[in-house]
Amino acid sequence: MPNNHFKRGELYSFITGKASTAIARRLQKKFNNAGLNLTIEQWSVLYHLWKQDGISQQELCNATFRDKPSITRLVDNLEKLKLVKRVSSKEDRRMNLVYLSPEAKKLQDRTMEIAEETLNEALISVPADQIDICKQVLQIVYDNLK
Amino acid sequence: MPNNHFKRGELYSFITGKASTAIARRLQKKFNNAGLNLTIEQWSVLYHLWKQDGISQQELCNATFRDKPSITRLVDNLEKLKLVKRVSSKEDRRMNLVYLSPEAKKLQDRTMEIAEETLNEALISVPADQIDICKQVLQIVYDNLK
DNA sequence: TTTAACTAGTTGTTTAACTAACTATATGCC
DNA sequence: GGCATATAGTTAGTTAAACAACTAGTTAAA
Repeated sequence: MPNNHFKRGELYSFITGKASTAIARRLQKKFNNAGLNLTIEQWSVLYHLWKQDGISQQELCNATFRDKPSITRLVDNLEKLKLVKRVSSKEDRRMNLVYLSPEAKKLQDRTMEIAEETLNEALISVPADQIDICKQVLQIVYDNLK
Repeated sequence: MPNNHFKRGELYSFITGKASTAIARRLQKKFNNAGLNLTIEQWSVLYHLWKQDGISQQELCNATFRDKPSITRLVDNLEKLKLVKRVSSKEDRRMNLVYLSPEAKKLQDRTMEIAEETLNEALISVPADQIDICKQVLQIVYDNLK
């Protein structure tokens, strides 16, 4: 039994994620203005390493919802920027464990602050309880499809 | 005065748009399974042409929330697929008006059905009133940042 | 009228997503 | 042990996004 909550005219925004695109663009612009030479995708990898350093590329795939080739290239580029280092695991030599450089650790506070600021700008005039509902709906959508 | 509704652990999903990514991937998979040789980005351009045929590339930029180079390339690829045609405007010779081919018109019903089906799968077990709130929040976010 | 400023679209470059095909290591079964 | 299978990661090719620099046509003002 389909819900059919979406009339045709409303369908587009939801599928193409205009809101999250707008957030990501604003955040990227703020990074650039702050002189941070960092893409949002690179930042999203660092984000998970700040939570737990030294995880494998496969774990980064799961955490960031990206496939293996994407993580390979992102880690390549982060290595070029000297922000992370691959260390092959001694327990399982197939695995690369990805470690933050000291320089990358320094980026955490500043970039998280900018990210929070961006979200606050995005959510101006949205009541807190509606934000909560929105987060819950998006979580269910993700769980339904992942 | 910042809202600070987002704890660090919740911030990531909202910025990277995991839910809309999941929707787009599911829709792309359904297109592929249906034998439709069409990317979601290409479909999103056709989507607006189905609403109004013969609009300019600039109008497609506004409608799809993409920049001009992106639309140039998408229209390039849609032309290669013989789904649209550029016709330079007689009133303003700088403008290309983009027209659907008969073949593209045939795609509308089938792809819109698949898109609606995808959204219904995404929204299983989400109450209608919460979907409405979520749509409103995302619209405000978009308006706040665009 | 011609010059400046603006608008529509294109091209080049870098980064990233997705698929498929690949290498190397690990695991499990006979 | 040896073979099949699974897992971790890489490489190649196509499509797309973001940005800067560009061409060409239009508008407006000196």
